[in-house]
Amino acid sequence: MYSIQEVCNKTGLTAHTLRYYEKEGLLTHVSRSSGGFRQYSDEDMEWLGLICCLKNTGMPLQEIARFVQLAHEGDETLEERVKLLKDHREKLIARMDEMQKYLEKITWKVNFFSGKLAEYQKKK
Amino acid sequence: MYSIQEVCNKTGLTAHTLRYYEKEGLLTHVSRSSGGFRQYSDEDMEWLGLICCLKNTGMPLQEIARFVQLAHEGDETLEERVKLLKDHREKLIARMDEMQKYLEKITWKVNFFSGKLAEYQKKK
DNA sequence: ATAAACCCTTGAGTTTACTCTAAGTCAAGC
DNA sequence: GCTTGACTTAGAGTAAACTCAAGGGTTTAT
Repeated sequence: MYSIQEVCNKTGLTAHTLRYYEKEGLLTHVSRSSGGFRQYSDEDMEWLGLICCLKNTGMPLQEIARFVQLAHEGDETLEERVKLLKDHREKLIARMDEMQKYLEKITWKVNFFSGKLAEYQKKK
Repeated sequence: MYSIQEVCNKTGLTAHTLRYYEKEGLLTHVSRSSGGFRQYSDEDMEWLGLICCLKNTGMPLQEIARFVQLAHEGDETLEERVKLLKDHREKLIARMDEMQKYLEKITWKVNFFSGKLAEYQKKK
């Protein structure tokens, strides 16, 4: 079991953000100590890993919350969950392709301006 | 010369967004018709292409505005502009690597849940 | 010349994802 | 037992990037 601060150190999220995610239904049913402090289990950490993965690949928190909710509803939601993940995967691949194109453009620009800079410095 | 609506069609941005970008200093000195309507030149379109490229690869609008401003100041800002673009390029490459890792995780999850789904449907 | 469609500005409102504040509770060391 | 530091809640505040509304001027097609 990990305290909220330990989870912050492991994930890079702040305690505020962790509580916010809980409130938004991203990470549900985190257990509590006798005094009311959050205690994160290894399973919670697994979930957090997936949550960060989805979030950092551009899925809105609402959609992540939806996925989490479906997972709680059991096997009859498997189809919807698979669809949700597949759709996200397709969008991610499209976005990565787009990024690749943009990267090429930026690389071209960097080279172009580097050349201009070299020229400018020679003149001076 | 293109009207604002033509630019919307070409770029996918809304007229609201184009005016907003102008106000924020992303696209400056757009010329006007006698009646005060915006007229976008081919050079403006070039700039818009770069702006979208930088924006869609995660550069904040403020930083793009900074780049545009530097470009207006002439050759003595070439060094800073090159640095700005190079830094952005490095960050983009790092982000793309991260995306690749996340994509693998998501692919794994898709396969895992697809397997579970097939199993569940067979049982039923 | 007039209707319909398009464009203008200013300023307010919205969405997303946090981020912080206040006022209080709990835990660990001396 | 007391202090210090970590944790709690509810609710307010913030930043970025739009997005819209109101009220009015311009263009174009008939």
